[in-house]
Amino acid sequence: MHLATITGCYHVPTIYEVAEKAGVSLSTVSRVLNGKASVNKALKERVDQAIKELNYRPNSVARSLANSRTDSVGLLVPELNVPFYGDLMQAVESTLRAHDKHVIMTAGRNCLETEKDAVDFLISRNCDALIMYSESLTDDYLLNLNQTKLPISLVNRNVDGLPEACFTLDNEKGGYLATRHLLELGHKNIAYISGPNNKVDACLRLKGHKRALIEAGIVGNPQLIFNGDYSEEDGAIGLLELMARDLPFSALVCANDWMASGAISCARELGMSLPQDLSIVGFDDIVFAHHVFPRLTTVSNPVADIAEMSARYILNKVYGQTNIVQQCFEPSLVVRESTINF
Amino acid sequence: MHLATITGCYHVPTIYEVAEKAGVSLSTVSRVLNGKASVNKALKERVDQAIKELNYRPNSVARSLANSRTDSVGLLVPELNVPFYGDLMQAVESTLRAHDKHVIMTAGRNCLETEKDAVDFLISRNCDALIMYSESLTDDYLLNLNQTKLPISLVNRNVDGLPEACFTLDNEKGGYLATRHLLELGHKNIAYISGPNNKVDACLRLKGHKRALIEAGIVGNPQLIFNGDYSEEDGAIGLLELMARDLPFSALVCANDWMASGAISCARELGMSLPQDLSIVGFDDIVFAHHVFPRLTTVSNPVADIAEMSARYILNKVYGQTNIVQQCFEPSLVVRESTINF
DNA sequence: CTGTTAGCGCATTCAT
DNA sequence: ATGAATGCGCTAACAG
Repeated sequence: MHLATITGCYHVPTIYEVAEKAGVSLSTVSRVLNGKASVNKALKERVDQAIKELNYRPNSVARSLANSRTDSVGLLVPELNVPFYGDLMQAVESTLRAHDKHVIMTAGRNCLETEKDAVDFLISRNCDALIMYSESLTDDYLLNLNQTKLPISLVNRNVDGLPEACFTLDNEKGGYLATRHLLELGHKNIAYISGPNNKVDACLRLKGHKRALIEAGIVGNPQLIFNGDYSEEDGAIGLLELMARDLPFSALVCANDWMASGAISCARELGMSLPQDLSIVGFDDIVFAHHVFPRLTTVSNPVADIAEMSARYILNKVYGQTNIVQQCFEPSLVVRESTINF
Repeated sequence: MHLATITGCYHVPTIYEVAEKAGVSLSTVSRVLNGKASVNKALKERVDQAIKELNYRPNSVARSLANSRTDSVGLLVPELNVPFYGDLMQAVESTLRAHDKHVIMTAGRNCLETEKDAVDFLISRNCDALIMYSESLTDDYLLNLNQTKLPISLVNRNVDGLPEACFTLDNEKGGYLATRHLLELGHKNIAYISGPNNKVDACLRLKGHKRALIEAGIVGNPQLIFNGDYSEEDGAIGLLELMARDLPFSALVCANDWMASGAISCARELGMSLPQDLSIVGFDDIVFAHHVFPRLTTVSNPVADIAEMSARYILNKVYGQTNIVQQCFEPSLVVRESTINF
């Protein structure tokens, strides 16, 4: 006799006990549980009854061992406590849990070693797939990972060789929209605080900015561009530096909202009144953009939609679903009070 | 022969293959892996060598099935994309992962059914323990849960009958500190926007406020108290309502930073200049408190520390560690620019 | 200190 | 359509 049937008091029932109580074999129980094969209606009812009476719940660990699937997907994000990634986590978690998958979240901290550790950890947990918002892993690393047959999905990143696994925002268009908005308001001299130029999204945003200028027949001045690191501090530092260069500018595009926030604080400390003295546009439309004063005009980044799509891709790829997927998402301009006519 | 030893190409090695390659039994391999029992040094070296050559990684699912431990702990928070809970998640994740446990995070959405679903889900995943920041589950429910022998740990909640599982902030003291600060600045008429009075933390914060008033010999006027729901909107609504009551007040305590932010926006729209016309104190010191203008004086809530401690408690309780634990944490006043002398 | 053996709970052949 | 038997990869007695 199977040991599970003779254990005591606070016992968690197993499929054996259900089978015994229903007077069928455990294969039959397994069949009604998984609903794949067909089962005689009368037997099925007896099984369902037994399941209910015993309050039986399948053991997910045993199930995983038997079919080598954990129904879990690993998620790597830069930080667990940054709202932007929070939206991403929220979207992935709810999408996957709706299909009874759980997600294991880890933080990469914008550090190569930490990201690798996180990935190793997720692999050691036998995740069925990985969804990654990676800042440091190289394309080669990701390609290798993909060749281990562990399905991966990339958010905010395009890797050659992984065309269907990448889900991104059209960052170039975003940069374009930001600058074109200012041009339409009559600004001619537009400064730009960029993200780190080793990050593709930052480069694309800048590229879009330049395209808008060219389209307007304006010769971009490299002196009006500052390279920041996406941090709030660099928004302030960037503004100071740009002003020190002594070129006039009436508007400023920041490659993300944090730098825009830093620039705004800095401008206020300098005694400027906003947006009269300087129009400022951000990027990402993080929640917090509502709260800076003046409320920030910015470019929306539908990261939740993008993340949800990456989850749907995994549902297709690993769990046999057939959602339609879209690789690239469009940004849009959100006009608030931080920009004004020149 | 064990099937695992004869499978093909992209095969993941098993403990059997390690044993074979090292010329020992699989028990020996298991022993060196787990490091509990002692193993002959020469054998251990051969095993280590074989592990390296095969690039063997233990299968965590099989391990879990064998020892009925998943090395996972479930985490329930109200929202995955709110910074305050992000700090909590971050603290729990890093504390537990440092000990090779993973955490499965779920959102409760301040909804009883959603919270129950989340808990059921986590249980179905065979978590070794649960850490919960629950807003809706009843004490009885939690008590029952605890009696299933599933260890639980509660953040920001005190349940009678679970003395050692609860990790909280001294909310009463926080409320006291906020109001005493204003009293020390010379304010006599202090309004208060409370959180929902079915939440214990909100009641305690209010209680602390009242104690400070009493201590200062001031008779609190119920008309100066508004009951909000912790949302930003209710901060604005509360301020309007309080002003409509036509009682003078020179200072305002809000039971959290969101309501303080709402009140600030509202005050500005009313044309008040802050903090001259009204001193405002918040509660929690969420990151965002730096960004409201004027920068918010508030009461710090070391939620990351509290969360880390709840994780350490679980490490003790479930995984045999012996961290020292502390149940209750002290808030402290963070003075910025939203308060000024009367 | 080492090897043998028997489960952990379930899915899945394979017969029937 | 159903049941019996086997294996998923590992841990934990147990025996030596």
